[in-house]
Amino acid sequence: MNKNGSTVKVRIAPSPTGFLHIGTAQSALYNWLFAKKMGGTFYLRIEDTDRERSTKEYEDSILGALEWLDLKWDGEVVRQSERTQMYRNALEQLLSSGKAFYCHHSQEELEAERQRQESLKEPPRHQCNHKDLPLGKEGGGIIRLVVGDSKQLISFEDQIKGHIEFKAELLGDFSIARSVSDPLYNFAAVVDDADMNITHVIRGEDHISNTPKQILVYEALGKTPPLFAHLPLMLGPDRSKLSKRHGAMAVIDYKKDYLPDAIINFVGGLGYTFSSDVLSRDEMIKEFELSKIHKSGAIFDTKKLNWLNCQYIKRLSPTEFKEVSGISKISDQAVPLVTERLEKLTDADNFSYLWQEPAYDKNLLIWKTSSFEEVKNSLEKSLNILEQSEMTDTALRNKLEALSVDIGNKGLVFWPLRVALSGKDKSPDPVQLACVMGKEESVKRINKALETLGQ
RNA sequence: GGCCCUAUCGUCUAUCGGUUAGGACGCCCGGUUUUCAACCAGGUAAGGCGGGUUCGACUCCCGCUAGGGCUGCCA
Repeated sequence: MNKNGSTVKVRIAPSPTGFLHIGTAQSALYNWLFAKKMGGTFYLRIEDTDRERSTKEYEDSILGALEWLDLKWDGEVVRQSERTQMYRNALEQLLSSGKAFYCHHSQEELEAERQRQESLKEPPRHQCNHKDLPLGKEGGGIIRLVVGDSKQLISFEDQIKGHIEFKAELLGDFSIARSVSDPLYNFAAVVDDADMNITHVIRGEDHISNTPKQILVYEALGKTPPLFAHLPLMLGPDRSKLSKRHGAMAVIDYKKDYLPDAIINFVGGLGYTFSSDVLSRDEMIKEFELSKIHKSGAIFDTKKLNWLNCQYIKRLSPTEFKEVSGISKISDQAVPLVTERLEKLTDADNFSYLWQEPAYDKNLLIWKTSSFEEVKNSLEKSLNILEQSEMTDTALRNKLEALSVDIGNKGLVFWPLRVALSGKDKSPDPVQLACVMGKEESVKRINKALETLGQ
């Protein structure tokens, strides 16, 4: 219960005309955080009134993405396509009370009106002049709300942006439905929010200009509008609204490389200043306050996302890592060696030498200006140490360090050894590598290197 | 064109009238390493412009400028 005595009810209302957008995910997160914080309810409503563009596949994908992010909604999924009777009733109510009417202007007439207004520097809108015509059922006109030249000032206290107001006359008699059985967004959303007793509409600021229209619909319906909170938009590097041309914007596109907690932490922190850069969902809930959401948009910074992803990858247990990366052949002990240097999950492929024998150019075994003989000699001695040593980090390290002193060149000992074990010029410490791979595998790889060198 | 929103380092931000304008990411430079990563130390860099208000403005007010959003029988 909030201070007004009513339970907070929020919702996200994605349209299944595409995959879940990262911006919608942020919006979902803030709604979810607010619901959790207030002990309220977080609903998911699928806005599929546009039958042309909505698909079941997109809907499934959106649900899947939300599940992946672990933003669990309460109750059943609400689908607008299943609520046409509700809209029809509301529409007929408005029509019979004269608050809405059928408009018979043609698309061409509308277009001409708009162009005239633009050339006159007037606000583009449709003020219908034949509302009184007999309601043309067979005429097939669309349904509009009666606004006319109302001098009403529509205002609301945005929970993030503060006071916002619009002049009603600038809106014109805006459309609310194609027919009684075919409602449009600004109408369907209001009917649903009213019916679902939504208390706070938290959504992107691209909806600010829809808000006065929706308030008018609430009034026509005799309902009280909820509180509105408009989130700043996530921006691309060029500061324009984040879109496909900026790269992967569908949440599922991140699945292969990023951890859901990293995404959540990142988008959460992009519009809100929490006490720490890295924090859990529970900590976010604890700190969250709607009014503290930022007012201006932030650029989606992949560098910071990557950094956060590192933070979370490092904390993965071997079991979690194997599950999330799909790499099952790696040994538990080897996992930290990988997670410590991973920015993206798919980069784990670069560490395949940890679970399968690597191939490499034999010249890679050569340390700086050393000769083949020197390298061969060094590797033979290392092999000998390895065969006899107990496989612990300190034991092995001490013996190899001693060998370095003996040879008088640390690089000559450690470099060829690393290449023999990893096949790479950049890798974790060869001592760690050997311990993690075990004696048998290490010996096998060094012998292989020696063999290669001999050819 | 009309309506609306926004404005501190390259990026994300702190500051709620008096600060050497703080932190994080990035970047640079050391330390540690045989290499890489991680880690530690240091460094780089900011208040769009013009008016007010005030003893004093990044902070409050106004204007401008800039950027963004909307302007559908999409959502």
